[in-house]
Amino acid sequence: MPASRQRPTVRQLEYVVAVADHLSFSAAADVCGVSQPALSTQVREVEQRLGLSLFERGRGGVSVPDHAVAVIDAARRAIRAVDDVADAAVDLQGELVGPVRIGIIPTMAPYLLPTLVRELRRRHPRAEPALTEERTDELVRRIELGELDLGLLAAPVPSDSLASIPVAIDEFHLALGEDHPYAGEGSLPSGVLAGLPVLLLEDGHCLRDQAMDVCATAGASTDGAIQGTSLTTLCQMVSAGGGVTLLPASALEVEARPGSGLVTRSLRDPRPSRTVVLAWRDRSPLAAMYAAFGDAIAPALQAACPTT
Amino acid sequence: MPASRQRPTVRQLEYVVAVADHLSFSAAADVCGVSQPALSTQVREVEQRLGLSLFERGRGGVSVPDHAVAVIDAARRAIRAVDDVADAAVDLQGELVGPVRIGIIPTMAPYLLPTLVRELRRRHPRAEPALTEERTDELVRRIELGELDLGLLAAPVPSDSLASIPVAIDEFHLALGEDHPYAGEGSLPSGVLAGLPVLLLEDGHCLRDQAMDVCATAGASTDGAIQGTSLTTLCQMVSAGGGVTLLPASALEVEARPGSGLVTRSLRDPRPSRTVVLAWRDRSPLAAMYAAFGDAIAPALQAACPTT
DNA sequence: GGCGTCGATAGCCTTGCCCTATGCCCGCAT
DNA sequence: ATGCGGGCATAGGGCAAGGCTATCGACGCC
Repeated sequence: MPASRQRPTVRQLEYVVAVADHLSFSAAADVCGVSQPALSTQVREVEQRLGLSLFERGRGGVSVPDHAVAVIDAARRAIRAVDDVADAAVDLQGELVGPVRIGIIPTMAPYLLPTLVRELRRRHPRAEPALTEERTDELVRRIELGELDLGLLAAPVPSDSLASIPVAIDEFHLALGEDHPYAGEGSLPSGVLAGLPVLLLEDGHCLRDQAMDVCATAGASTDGAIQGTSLTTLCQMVSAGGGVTLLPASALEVEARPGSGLVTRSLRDPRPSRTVVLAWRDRSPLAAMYAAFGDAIAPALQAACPTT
Repeated sequence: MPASRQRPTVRQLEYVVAVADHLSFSAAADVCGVSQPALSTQVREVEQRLGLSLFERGRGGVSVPDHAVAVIDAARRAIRAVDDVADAAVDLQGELVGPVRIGIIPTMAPYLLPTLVRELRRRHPRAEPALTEERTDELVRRIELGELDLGLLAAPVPSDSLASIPVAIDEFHLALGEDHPYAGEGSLPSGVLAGLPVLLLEDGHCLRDQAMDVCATAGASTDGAIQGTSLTTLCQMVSAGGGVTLLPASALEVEARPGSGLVTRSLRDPRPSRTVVLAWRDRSPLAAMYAAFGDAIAPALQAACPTT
């Protein structure tokens, strides 16, 4: 009885990848939207068809044996290849259709997302945006894996399998409590940072690193700087008199509106900024369409990042 | 009601590719081993899910509109990617398991196939060889597409997406009717070809081109040479006194055995030959295993190509 | 030592897929 | 012109793959 090879189902491959990602059958089943027994059965089925065991079930949960990683990677590629078929189909509609999964870094999401979604709806009415907030590293990883279609983040993009185009320059302003000595009008030289207690985001945010760069350039030390978990939190700490912070221009309207207790002043010499980019998997069948979309929305996004 | 994107089935993709290949629903259904209505339904289903029509049904049969070729190519890639999962699994078994689809060019098949299959069975007892006889171009195309796993053919391999290793040197001998003036023992200088009516295979066989090269080098003309459809036919024509031909050493035992009415003499100055290579898709997960296999069987295949 | 968690197994059922039969439209030939 | 045949679409019934609930066995933890 020859064990003629059988092709695994795409769904089965998804199950396998989900288990590998979560190292748990129950969690994987949950993510896949099926019951745990259904997933267990299918995974077992795949293992049988492939003639080897993909997971070690045992004490301390599930683990992936070394020899299985190649198979699981192949499964990821296969799933993406199948999805690419649908993308190739969408491509020649001339517009984006169906789910468009967009990831945005947390320091842009609240401020640029409305513009982004408005532009998407306007230019691609049949697209169905699905939004996620992730930090740069996770965002890039998920785009590479094909779990996300587009990313809005700050240059540089730490990946060589992603394509991207700049869509806006987002200048950093200095945010001060309204009773701070520097509160006032007009711009300040960046050098003033050297003498100020700058509040930073917690580690992992790219804005934190950019702010630290700005401080270093200005000759300011960031040792022992207090950390916040979001720009909103930072702003509240600033308005409570806890120091100053750097705020991207895109956030000004939301975070430093009149009555917020915050005053912002632009900086000069140098004038610090971050570059907002739209990114996608460069091998995606929709790469050209994403590029055109990025190109088209750049003015709107730049308008959301007021320049002085 | 948002038309949330749905993933096509691998089987559905196969149907689509089959229709594109045969430009006929009935023929495609036949190849896929299902009824025509079943295939029609599934193809329609795919078109619906992708939101576009992949084929023009109409007068004069089925045609593929320009815009659909990208999608169909993506489908081919997807199918191959899924198959690669199974191959990746086989790879780490340490041996070939399940179907191994091998293509051999017609001028090697009858003579080298037995050795090849014997070696495959010996080294990979759980492999299930499936053999096809194709000329070089078609062979290469089908390996590239993933329709074949291995190819046995003559160097050079006209593709840069295929890997290959030489497994034997197969010398060309001169085959003569046993009453031919040159019939005898020992070797002849290649130059004698210049004065002989050399029978060639019909166009499309690589051996024909190689033989013509040999003749050209020897200063012989091949204009108006008579053509045969197989080496066996050529040999029968030769033994009937219709001329001479070039015969690879691997074919000697079968075609020029005593009683065949054929005499063969080796050639020198130069000593013409073809290089037998084993080839595979270089991106295949099993590439390393194929290379090892080729390496391992080279001695046995060389033994099947007796050298003088 | 009982309990909670996690994966495997059992039994039932839904549904996706395939088959046969048939209809429709075309080109072609009588 | 009309009947015939090839080719794809449609209809309806059947089977089996795959899903769900319920339950069990193993293990770790309080």
